[in-house]
Amino acid sequence: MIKITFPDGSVREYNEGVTGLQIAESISSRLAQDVLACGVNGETWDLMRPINNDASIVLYKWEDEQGKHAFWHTSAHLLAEALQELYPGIQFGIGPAIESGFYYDVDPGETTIKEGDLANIEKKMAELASKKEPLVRQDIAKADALKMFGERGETYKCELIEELEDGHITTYTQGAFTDLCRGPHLASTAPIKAVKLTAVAGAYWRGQEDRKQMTRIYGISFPKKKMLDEYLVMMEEAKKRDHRKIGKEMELFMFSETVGKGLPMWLPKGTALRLRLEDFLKRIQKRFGYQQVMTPHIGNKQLYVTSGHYAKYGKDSFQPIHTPEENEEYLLKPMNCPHHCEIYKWQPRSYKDLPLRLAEFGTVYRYEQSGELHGLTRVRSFTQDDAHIFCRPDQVKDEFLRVMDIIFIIFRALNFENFEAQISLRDKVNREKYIGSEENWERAEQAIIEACQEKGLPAKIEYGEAAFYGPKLDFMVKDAIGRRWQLGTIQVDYNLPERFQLEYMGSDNQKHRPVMIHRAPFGSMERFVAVLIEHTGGKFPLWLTPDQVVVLPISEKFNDYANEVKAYLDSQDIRAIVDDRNEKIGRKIRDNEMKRIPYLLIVGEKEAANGEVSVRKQGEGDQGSKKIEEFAKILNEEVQNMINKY
RNA sequence: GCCGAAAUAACUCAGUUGGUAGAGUAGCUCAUUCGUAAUGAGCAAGUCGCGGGUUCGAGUCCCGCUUUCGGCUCCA
Repeated sequence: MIKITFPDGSVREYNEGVTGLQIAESISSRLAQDVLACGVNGETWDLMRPINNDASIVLYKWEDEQGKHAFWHTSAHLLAEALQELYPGIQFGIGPAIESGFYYDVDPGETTIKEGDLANIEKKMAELASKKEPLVRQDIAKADALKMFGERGETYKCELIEELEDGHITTYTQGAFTDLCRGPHLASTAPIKAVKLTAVAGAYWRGQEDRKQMTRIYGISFPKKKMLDEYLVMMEEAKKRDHRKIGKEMELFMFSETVGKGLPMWLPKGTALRLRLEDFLKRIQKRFGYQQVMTPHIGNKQLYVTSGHYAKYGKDSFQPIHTPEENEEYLLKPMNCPHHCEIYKWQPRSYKDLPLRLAEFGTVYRYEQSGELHGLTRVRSFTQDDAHIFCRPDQVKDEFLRVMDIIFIIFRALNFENFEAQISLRDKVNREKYIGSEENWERAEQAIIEACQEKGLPAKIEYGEAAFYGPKLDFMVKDAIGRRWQLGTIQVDYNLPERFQLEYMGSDNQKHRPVMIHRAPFGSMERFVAVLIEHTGGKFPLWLTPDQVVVLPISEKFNDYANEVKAYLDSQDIRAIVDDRNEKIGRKIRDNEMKRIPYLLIVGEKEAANGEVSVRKQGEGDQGSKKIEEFAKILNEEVQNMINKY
């Protein structure tokens, strides 16, 4: 008998060789049906793998990440099995589960697999899944594995096997398909009830550009048909919220082939929205002791040689601009920090001057590979809501707390209720590559961890993710339909102060080196607006939205009164437009609801006579009539409450 | 940059085996003057992304380029 410990601490005895599935059965038949994989002493195992020693066990269901992982991993094998039948001679690369679904990299040889073929492959997968084939795990000696896959001509698999340690190699077989795999997997393909292959794309073998490009087939699968349907609805919803589509519809920004790819241009409504965001942040930053600065869009090449960026990124950047006579070289600025360092050096600094907080909405230019460009989220010119804080090492924690306050204010004002953070620290072992003293690193890393604790911010610590020049804290928000986006960042830097020889005079009358903190709560204006569009579906908060109110005259007879209403709202700093088209009121309501305008004011004979407006709120219908002054007052109070939430 | 797909009116999209470009929406004109999610009629609108080629004839077939999309890779 062996002792099995459950997550709640209870212990039960089982026969040696008991499987996860049998343990689940011993608890309830319902559980046995739902369980997908199990955790044995912290390692995820197949349900059918015998447990021979005392162990702690966790049973994973669909709701658990490990359960989904096994489910999708097995789905990848099912995909491979289908492909093997449909495309004899096809070669397999790797086929893992990913965050949302799975893929398999294959080399179909002479034939190509196109998007149009996916439906057929899905059908084959469903057919194979209905056979409820068990997945059989088998240990295999390295030599045998090489022989077996070699005979099948699986060159990719053989390459993988070569790198594995003998004695730790396993295969999984379902039906006629055997794959090199570490597992874990479902007990059988039976639970896979719904499969959708979502995309086919090229991917380099092992992610290396000089290796062969394989065909990657992406898919997702579910234990219930209904869950797939819900997933597809969600994808539709995501499509509707696509910032590129809404940006066009709402006339926020545009691209021009003639201006150049990846170079967004802000249209009047988008610019107004962005400026409101910038003003909002400027006001908060002023309160937190920041000073705005402005710097040029180019800088002498020497500036970036000093900063070290030229050596590291020079070749992969926009190339230098040459002056015609002196033949000097200038670079479009890829970041604002070197300019700000020069501002710091403009005069001698005392410890009493610190922290010095220099803020700039600085537009930067980075050469992104053309295939990487995407709407406003990946562009070649963008504006960072940048600031650099120059402070003493003992001020790092306090400055982190203050930046976090700013970020929380922004998230609250823009209705990002779910967010989390990631702390990136040094690698635990390998520490040569980091610049800066052990003492300073230790201090800064502790400062970040403590700052998160003090703010009650859930933060995941990642070792080895820090840049060579300092640890950082990144913020991730969850949008209205559950997608995660990386936004603001706070980053400690020991490198630039060193390279630029920044100094301050301490109270001890000695020169010291300040610590530099980079921070951008929005990240970039472009990316932030994109995320905000996808989060709100274009229904921006009232204080931010381009048009707050549209006045709808019942007929052309009331256009004059509608314009009077607009003029009054203008005088109250409310952004209003008039829809004076010769259309019926129902039509005007429909069109303006679809334009996502928060308030529709309907005016006809009754309103004109009484100085009133009939208020209709976007998505909520008729709200009754009010005096125009009263409406303006209520709306402005609503706006004030939104931006003064903190 | 690489693999794959796409580009037709301002927008969304049809366009058969190659035979003189079509719809809906938006726009303009006219009629209607209307009370809470689409009034009707008419008009105008396209170098079919750009450049070559094949052909009697190319939106359609071939080649090159540009941009966009889905991935890969990278991200100070």
